[in-house]
Amino acid sequence: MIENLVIVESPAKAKTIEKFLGKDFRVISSFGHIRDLAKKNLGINIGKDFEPDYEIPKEKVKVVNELRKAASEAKNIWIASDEDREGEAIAWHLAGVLKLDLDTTKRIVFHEITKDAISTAIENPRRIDMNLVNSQQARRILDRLVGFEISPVLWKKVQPALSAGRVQSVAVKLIVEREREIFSFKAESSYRVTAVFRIDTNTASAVLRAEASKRFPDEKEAHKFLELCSYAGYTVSGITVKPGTRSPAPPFTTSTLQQEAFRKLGFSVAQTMTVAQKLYEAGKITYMRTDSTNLSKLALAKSREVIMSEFGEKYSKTRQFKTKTAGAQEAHEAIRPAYLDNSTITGNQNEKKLYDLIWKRTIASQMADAQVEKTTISIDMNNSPVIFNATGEVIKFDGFLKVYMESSDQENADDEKAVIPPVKKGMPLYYNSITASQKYTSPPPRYTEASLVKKLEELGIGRPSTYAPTISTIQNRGYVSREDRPGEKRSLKILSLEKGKVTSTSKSELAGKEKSKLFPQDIGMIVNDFLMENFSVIVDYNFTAEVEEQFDEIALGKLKWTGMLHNFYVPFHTTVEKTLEKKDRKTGVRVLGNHPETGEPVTVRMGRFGPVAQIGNTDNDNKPRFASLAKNQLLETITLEEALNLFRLPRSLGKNDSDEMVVGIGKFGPYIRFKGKFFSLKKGVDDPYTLTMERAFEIINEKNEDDKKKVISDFGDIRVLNGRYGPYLTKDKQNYRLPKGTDAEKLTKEDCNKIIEKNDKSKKSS
DNA sequence: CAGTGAGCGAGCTTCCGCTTGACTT
Repeated sequence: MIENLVIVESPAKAKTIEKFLGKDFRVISSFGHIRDLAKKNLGINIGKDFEPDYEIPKEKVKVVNELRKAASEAKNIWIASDEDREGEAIAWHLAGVLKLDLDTTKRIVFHEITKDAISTAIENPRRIDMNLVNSQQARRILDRLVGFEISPVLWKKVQPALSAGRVQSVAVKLIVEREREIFSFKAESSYRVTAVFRIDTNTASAVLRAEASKRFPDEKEAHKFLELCSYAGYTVSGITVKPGTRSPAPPFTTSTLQQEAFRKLGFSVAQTMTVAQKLYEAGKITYMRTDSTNLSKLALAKSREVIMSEFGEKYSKTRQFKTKTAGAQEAHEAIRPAYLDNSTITGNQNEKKLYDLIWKRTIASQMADAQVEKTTISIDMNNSPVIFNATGEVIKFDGFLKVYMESSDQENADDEKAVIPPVKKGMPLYYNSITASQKYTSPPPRYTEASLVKKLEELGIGRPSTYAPTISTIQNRGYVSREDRPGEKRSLKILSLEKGKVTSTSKSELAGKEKSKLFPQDIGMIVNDFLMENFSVIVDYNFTAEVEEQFDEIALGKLKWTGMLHNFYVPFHTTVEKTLEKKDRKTGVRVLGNHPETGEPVTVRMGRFGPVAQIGNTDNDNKPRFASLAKNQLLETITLEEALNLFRLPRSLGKNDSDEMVVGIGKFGPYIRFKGKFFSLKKGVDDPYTLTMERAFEIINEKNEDDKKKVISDFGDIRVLNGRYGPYLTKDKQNYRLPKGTDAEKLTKEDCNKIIEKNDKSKKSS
């Protein structure tokens, strides 16, 4: 018999807490939720006032059995799930599954894992809060209703295996709408004039960089202005010096960690969470799924200590940040190092990098503001009302900047930090050069995984534990795709004035170059439009906020949860029924025009195997012709010309020894087919429309050379190959891993057979 | 791994939010 059993959600937390509690306490974890709505069917009895049908999922049976056993052996049971809506529901499900009395079951919570906090919690148990539990049930059931009633409508009206949900559908909508803003964006250019002045006639003297207060709409105007500049007199007309401060960013939450790890380390959202999980399990950081910027008193004190000894008193400023995020539940601390005096850790490269980021962010948040001095100098022209402005910023005291500076999403922020030379009001200046450069306006930026998480968080949609999975879901469904784009070269005009003469040159820049951005796919746009047409309420950006308000009321006992669900469900279900009655399917069809020779209609739409272009109709005597769209073409934007081009492939390059060589574009990009084998074209080098036979042979030979290097040994039916994860065995299209420490070069055929035999056996037995 | 687009139809797909592993060809 154990005196006391404490149940928490996370096993890592259980381990830590057990240490604080001593031998009278046993601490085990539930690994999150232990019960959920039935997997099959809706799992809700709508006619019986939305009665939920809960079951223990297959993968939870083992944990639940262990919990039951432990509970039967304990005198007192303390349920210490997290202090939020979900945690309260977990507590209630635990009580139900373990057959505990709701009136006597001790519910405790702690906000930080310290001895004090835990002892205080143990001294102040309460009962399970049924209002909070009911608000969770309402949340859970509403999400199930939305997801499981709309998704089948999509299967009927759009395509099988699609999905819709309160969170994912809004995420897709954000990306689709942003893409359309980018389509309709027209870049405009103007001329930005910058000057390099010197402070006296001596050409070697100090320089001052300044920008004209006005931009010029075209080359002609810019040219006219530069001519004016060539014989203008320049005078320093004003100097303002403004002191300012900069403050550190708050400690990390899940969302801000994902953003910064992407900006500074290039991690995907999922990668950040995997690495953070590792750090958490190793006891190196606090919990990584949190919406709170709060630091424990202990962490504040420790940070101060570290800062005092590393940087000195004047760098320290203890701060507690208020969490501003909508709907934050703050069941945990901010993400911070478990031991702040460890500025580095052992681990792999990614773990070290992420830890370093977390350490710096946490420490910086407890450091003094940076003191800056911003100087603005205005320069008058004696023949034009245009003013030049030079700005410079000097850091007077670095404060937190000594450790850490948050990055921004702005990609090409022109921040030329200039040093301002000593100038006085009324002083004449002389130009070295004045340059008018053509600048294009940029469309709004596409979302990255991390900036999408930021946006969702701002809208109060999704939770720290679901950001990464949501981003994965919308990619797995094919709604959006994370891609790079090379961009297109664009020429920029530059006019320069030097020694009284204006010369014109040009340079090129890449417009629309993208790295790791989220692009909507056809099916994502079709589903989005379908939802906008039929379920505008659900995909409204305010939908979550509105239902969250009601969940809050339920939690406060001011609203009945079944009533709330009823009010939502009745009109919602009517919409579902009405939508199902509609006859037409949504295919995203567009008529692009007619074939220039045959006059047949050319259309694009979503077909059985993806987006397809079609020439002609089925009701005609002639069979229609089909061609799949290329990877980066969209139904919404493809032109007639581009569509017609698709029918030029596959094409024959001619025959070689009676074997035909064919070039086409397949699922994995452009390819050459020759003697029944496929060879990929080189990305960005070869074009399938213009490829010659000669070049094709070069590609084929190169591929054959590479394949030779891939083979370590060839025993006929068994081969030892070099793969992505190192050497491996292959036989009959089956691949086998090599045992650790095997020298692949020295394997004999007998060795290989043994490995295969052993592997097959272990597969059968499992 | 690189094509496919006739039509019928059984049986399947799906949500969000808590938690970790198991598994990488």
